[in-house]
Amino acid sequence: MAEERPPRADALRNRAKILDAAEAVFAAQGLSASTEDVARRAGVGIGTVFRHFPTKDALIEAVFLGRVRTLAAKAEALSEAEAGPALFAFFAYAVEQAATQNAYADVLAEAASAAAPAGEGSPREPGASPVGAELASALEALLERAQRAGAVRSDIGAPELMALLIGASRAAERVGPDVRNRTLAIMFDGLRPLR
Amino acid sequence: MAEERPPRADALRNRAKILDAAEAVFAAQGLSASTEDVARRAGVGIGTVFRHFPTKDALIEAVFLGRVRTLAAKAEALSEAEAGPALFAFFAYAVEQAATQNAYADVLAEAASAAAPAGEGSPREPGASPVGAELASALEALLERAQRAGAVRSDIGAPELMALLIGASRAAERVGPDVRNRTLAIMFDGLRPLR
DNA sequence: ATATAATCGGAGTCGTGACTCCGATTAGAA
DNA sequence: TTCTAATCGGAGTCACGACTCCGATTATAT
Repeated sequence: MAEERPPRADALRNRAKILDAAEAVFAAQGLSASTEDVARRAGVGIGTVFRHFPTKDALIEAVFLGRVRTLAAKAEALSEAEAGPALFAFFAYAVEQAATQNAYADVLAEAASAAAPAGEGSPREPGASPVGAELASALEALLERAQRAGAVRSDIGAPELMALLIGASRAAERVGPDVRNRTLAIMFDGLRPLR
Repeated sequence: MAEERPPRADALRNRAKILDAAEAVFAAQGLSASTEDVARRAGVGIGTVFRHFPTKDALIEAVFLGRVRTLAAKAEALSEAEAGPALFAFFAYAVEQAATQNAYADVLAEAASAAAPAGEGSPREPGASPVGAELASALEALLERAQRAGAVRSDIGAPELMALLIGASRAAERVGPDVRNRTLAIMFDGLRPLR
């Protein structure tokens, strides 16, 4: 059918530059940052940005995908460690990210509602957003291991953990590190098995 | 000095209509809803909206003030009940509101950063936003009572509780009632004294 | 009932930001 | 080197939303 041509070298380079720039800009200014800012930061014209990503949403989604992949990789890496600490470390890491980078919490929230198999909320087009699925499954694996090791109470599931994670991330956005850590500690205590 | 005239009756009526409409519209569509939507819903012209509230932000703040007052009143009312349950009930109520009404969580977040005495984040003009202060003090009172009654661990302060509340509210926005309640339960367990 | 000062309404202004279009540029094949 | 198709850049278009302006309307004092 259609012949697939390999993309030109400069096109690939620009795509990468745009993605990096977008990540930086969104982190600094939030998702309402303008596409022009992204283009400027990437050192390309706006036209180029829209050539690579037909829509601002597409660009955002691409950035999100990268972030979630990073998170999932982190979870993967931690799966070698001891079960309980692994989960908590991942949790803390994710929240730390959210505290540092603006709009990172949005990534999580978006990923979550994308991953949710069934929700009463906003309907989702079928086939949209594979973004959250891998993160969800990574989280689920961590949780299960931690529960089997007796480090986390057994009466909760991945959705609750996800909600907690999102909440913590959002809460971390406007709070100092000390309060953030104490808040995390409270959540962790709540997650431990009841005695 | 300047003679103060009592406002006209219709002006007061319109102001109230606008406030009600704004609350409904923001609850339904979030804070990005347009001022025209508010005007239409209130059954007045845009000009009228801007006469009463010189800025969209001013309108938002006015709506927020009402909401926070309601919350504070709820806290007040609960202060008659037993200390521990009172705090938890308030917490659950606030989160419930956030889950139902869009952008209610923003109210809390805004109120919180307004109330925070010192933050490294965005600087605040002095004298701005008395909105959060009363809520903060109400919350603080509830917390202190609950701690004295031994229902809540004593090593946390109002900032942590506030962060938790905001997080829970934000997390509740896109989640079903069952997950929400289980998540709340986890937080409550974390808040109880360590055994 | 009349005067008058305040309020109302909504068409119009202004700024912003997503997205398009096309001539200039350039990577890569021959 | 030369040719060609793909990419680049950014000025221009378009939609939207906050906010202004002023003639029409109306509450209230006399």
